[in-house]
Amino acid sequence: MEKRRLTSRGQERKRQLMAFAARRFAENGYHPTSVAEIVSGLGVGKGVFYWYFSSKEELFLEILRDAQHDLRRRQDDAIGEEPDPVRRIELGLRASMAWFAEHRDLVNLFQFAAAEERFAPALRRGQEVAVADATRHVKEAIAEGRIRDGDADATRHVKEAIAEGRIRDGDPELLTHALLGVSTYLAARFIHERGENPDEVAEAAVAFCLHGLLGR
Amino acid sequence: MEKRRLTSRGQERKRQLMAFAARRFAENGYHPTSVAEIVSGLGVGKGVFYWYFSSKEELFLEILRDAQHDLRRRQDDAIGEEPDPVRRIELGLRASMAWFAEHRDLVNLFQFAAAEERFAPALRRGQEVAVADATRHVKEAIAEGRIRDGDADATRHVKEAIAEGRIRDGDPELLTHALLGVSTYLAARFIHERGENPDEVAEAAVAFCLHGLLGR
Amino acid sequence: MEKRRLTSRGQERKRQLMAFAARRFAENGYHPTSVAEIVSGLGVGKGVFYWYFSSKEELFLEILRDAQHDLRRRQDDAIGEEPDPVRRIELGLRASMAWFAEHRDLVNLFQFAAAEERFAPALRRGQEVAVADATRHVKEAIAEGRIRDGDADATRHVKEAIAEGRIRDGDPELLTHALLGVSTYLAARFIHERGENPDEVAEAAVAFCLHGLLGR
Amino acid sequence: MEKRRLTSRGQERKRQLMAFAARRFAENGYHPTSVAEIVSGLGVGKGVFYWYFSSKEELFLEILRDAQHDLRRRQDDAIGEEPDPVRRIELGLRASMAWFAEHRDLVNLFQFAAAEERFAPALRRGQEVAVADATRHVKEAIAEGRIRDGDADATRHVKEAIAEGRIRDGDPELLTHALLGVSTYLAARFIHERGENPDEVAEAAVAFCLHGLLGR
DNA sequence: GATGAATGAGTCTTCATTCAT
DNA sequence: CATGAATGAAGACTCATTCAT
Repeated sequence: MEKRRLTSRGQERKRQLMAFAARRFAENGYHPTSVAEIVSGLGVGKGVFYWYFSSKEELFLEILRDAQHDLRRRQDDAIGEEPDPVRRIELGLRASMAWFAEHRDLVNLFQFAAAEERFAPALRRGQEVAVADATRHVKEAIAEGRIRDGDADATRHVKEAIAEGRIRDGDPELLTHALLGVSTYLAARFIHERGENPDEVAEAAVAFCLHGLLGR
Repeated sequence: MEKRRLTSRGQERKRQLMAFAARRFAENGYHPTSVAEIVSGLGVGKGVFYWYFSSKEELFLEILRDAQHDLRRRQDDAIGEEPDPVRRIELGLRASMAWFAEHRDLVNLFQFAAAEERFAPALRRGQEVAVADATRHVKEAIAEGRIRDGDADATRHVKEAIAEGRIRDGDPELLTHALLGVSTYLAARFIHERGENPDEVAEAAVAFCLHGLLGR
Repeated sequence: MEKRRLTSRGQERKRQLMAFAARRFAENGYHPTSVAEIVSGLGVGKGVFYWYFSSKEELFLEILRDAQHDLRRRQDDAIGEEPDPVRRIELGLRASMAWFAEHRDLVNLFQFAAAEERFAPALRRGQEVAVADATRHVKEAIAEGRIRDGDADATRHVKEAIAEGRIRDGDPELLTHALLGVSTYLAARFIHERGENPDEVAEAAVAFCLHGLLGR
Repeated sequence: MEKRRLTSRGQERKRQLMAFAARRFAENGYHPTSVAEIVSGLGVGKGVFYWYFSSKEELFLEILRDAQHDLRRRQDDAIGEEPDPVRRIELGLRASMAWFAEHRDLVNLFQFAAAEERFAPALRRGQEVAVADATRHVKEAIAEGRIRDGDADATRHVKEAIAEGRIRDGDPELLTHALLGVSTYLAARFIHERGENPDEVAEAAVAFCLHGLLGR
C-alpha cells in the first residue's frame, strides 16, 4: 500500500479505527473480531477501512508498531540522562510498568502477537531495539561491578554449576529478558486482572528484580 | 457432551487427535487451524472429530487441562519430600523449565490461552492449584526467615517505599507469579526460540530468581 | 426392507422406537429430530434402529400408517350398526375428535405430513378409505333427503349461484372434507393448544357441522 | 439483525429472495430447501442471502409476516363498510378463499408453520388480529340474533348437551375457528390439490358455514 | 441382536475483500 | 472519501447411514 497523504480529518479517522480495533482485538481476539464489526462500531462503511489499511493484518501490524514505539518513548523519557546504570534499569522498569498499567489492551495484543506465528516476528523485531537498549545498561552495570557475576552467595548447587560452566549467570541479554518476564507477567496478573495499584506492583517488581527472592 | 464410554481403540484415537491438534494449534494458531485440517492430517473423516469432542473449543480446553495436569505432576514429582522450602522452590522451578523445554507446543498454547478472553479463565482455574502450591513454599520460606522481608539491602528509593507502605515486597503470591514470569519468559525466548540448552537457562533462571540482578 | 419376523421382545422394541420417535417428531419436527436422538433417548445403539427400520423415512411412514389405521378403527367401532346416516356422521365426528384429543402427537404428524410434499401422498392414500366411508354416509343422507340440496334457506347470493350452476352445494365429498377441516382445526386449536374439554369442543363441532352458523 | 437501509435495488433483491424461497419452501419443504439452493436459484453468491437476512429462520418468519399481512389486507378490502355482520363474514370468507387460491405456496407455508413448534407461535401471533376481527363480526351477528344460540333445531343429543351445559354452541371464537378450518381445508383439498374452480369451492364453503350439513 | 466407531456429503453461516455508484 | 452490495471460499458442525466386532 502506497503511503497515503492524509488530511487531518483522515488522520483522525485512522486513529479512531486503530484505537477501536485495538480494543476489540484485545477484548475479543484478533481472529474473532471482523472488519465488519470494526467499521460498524464506528458507524462507517467498509470502504473506509480499506481506504486506510490494505488489510486487517496490516492494521494489526500498524497498531503493534505504534504501541512499541510509544512504549519505547516512555522508557527513554523516564531514563533521561541518568548516569547510574542500575538506576537506569530501575527507571526503565518502572516506566514500562506504568505504561503497561495504562495500556492493558496493547499489552494483551503483545501477548497475542507472541503466541501467533504470523505476528511473532514483527513483535520481536519491534522489541529488539528496546531489549538492546536495556541490555546496554545491564552490561554497563556488570562492567561497573554493580551486578553479581554469579560467584557470591550462590547455593552449593549453583556454585557447582558455575564451576562446571553449565551456568550463564550474568549473561546480560538473558537478564534483560528476565526483567521483561517479571514486569509483563506481574502487570498482567496484578494490575490488569486484579486491578491492584500499579505503583505498588512496580515497587515489588523492582525489589524482586534487584534482589531476587533471597535478597541479601 | 455426555461422557462417552470409549474402547481402547477409541482412547487411542482421542489421544491422536489431541496430540495432532496441539501441534497444529501451536504452530499455526488456534483460529487458523481448522477442524478439517486436523482430521485430514490424521486421515479420518470429519465425523470422527465430533465423535470425540463436542466442539473445537472443547478440544482446546481438554488439551489445556491435560497439559496443566501433566505439568503439575512433574512439579510434584520433582519436589518429592524435600524439607527445605527454598530448595523446594528451586526444584519446582527446574522441573517447570524442564517441562517447558519438552513441551514447546503446550507452552505456546498456554500463551495463546492467556491472550484470548475466551480461554483465559480456564487457564487461570488450572493454574490456581499450582500457584497455591508454590505460594505455600514461599510462605514457609518467609516464615523461616529465609526470604527477605524487604528491609535490608534496598535502594534508597525502595526503602522509602517500604517505609511509606507503598510496597508489597514479600507478598508471597506476587513472588510466586514473578517466578512464573521469569521461567515462562526465559523458556520461550531462550529454549524455544533460540534452542539453547535447557539446563543452562534453568540455572540462570534459578540464580536470577534467588538473588535478583544485584545478588548480594 | 424384507419383513422381519420379530420376537415379542423385538415387537416391544419397535413399538418403543415408534412411540418415542412420534413424540419427538411432533414436539421438535421430523427433520430436526435425528436418528441419534431417537436411539439415545431409548439408550440403545444405532444398530438397533436400522435393525427395525430401513430408514428414518420408513419409520415415519410406518408411524403414519399405524396412526391412520388406529383412527379408522376407532371410527368404525363408534359407528357400529347405526342405521341413521346422519347419526353415523355425528358418531364418526365425535369418535374422531376423541381420538384427536388423545393423540395430539399423531395429529401433529398428520399436519406435518400434509405440508411436506414427500409425505403428503402417503397421508392422502391413508385417508382415502376413511373419506370414502364418510362420504358414503353423506350420500345416503342426501338420498334420504336429510341433507339440504342447497335450495332452501340460502342467501340471495347463494341462490343465484345455485341457479347459475356455479355452486356445488351438496357435493358429498366436499362436505366430508368440510367436516374433516372443522374437526381437525378445532381439535388443534381448542383441545391441544388451549387444553379445553374435548367433549365440549366435540359438541360444538357437531353443532356447527350440522347447522352451520345460522342454524335454522 | 440491525435494520439495514436498503436502496431500491436492494429492496428488489430482497423481494426476489423472499419470493423464490417461498416457492421452494412450499414445493420442497423448509428444511429440505437449503440456503445454497435459494441463492444459486437466483444466480447470486451466498453472502447475498446473509446481507438481507440474518438466518434462514428469519427469512421464513419474514415471509410469514408478509403473507399474513397481505391476507388481512385482502379481507379488510373485501369487507369494506358492509353493515350486515353476516354478510361481512361471508365476504371475509370469500376473500380468504380467493387469496388462498392465488397463494397456494403461502397456504402451504402456513400449514408447515402450524406443524413446527418453532414457527407455530409466530403463526398464531399473526393470526390473532385476523381472528379477533372475524370474531367481532360473529359476536355482532349473535347480538343481532342472526346466529343461532344453540337452542333450536338441535338433535336430541345436542339438546341434552346444551341443557346439561356441556356444550359451547355459540362461542364466537370457536365459530371463527371453525370457519377457518373449513376454508383452509377446502382450499387445500379442492383448489390446490384438484385444481377446482375457486369460486365454486368458495360458494360451497359459504353454504356449509352458514347452514351446515342439514341446512334448514 | 447390538454396540461403538467411522464416513463424508451436506448444512448454515462468516468474513476478508472488491466494486459500482 | 464513502456507501451499500456482492463475492465465494472456507469454517464449524450435523447426520443418515454403514460396518467391524
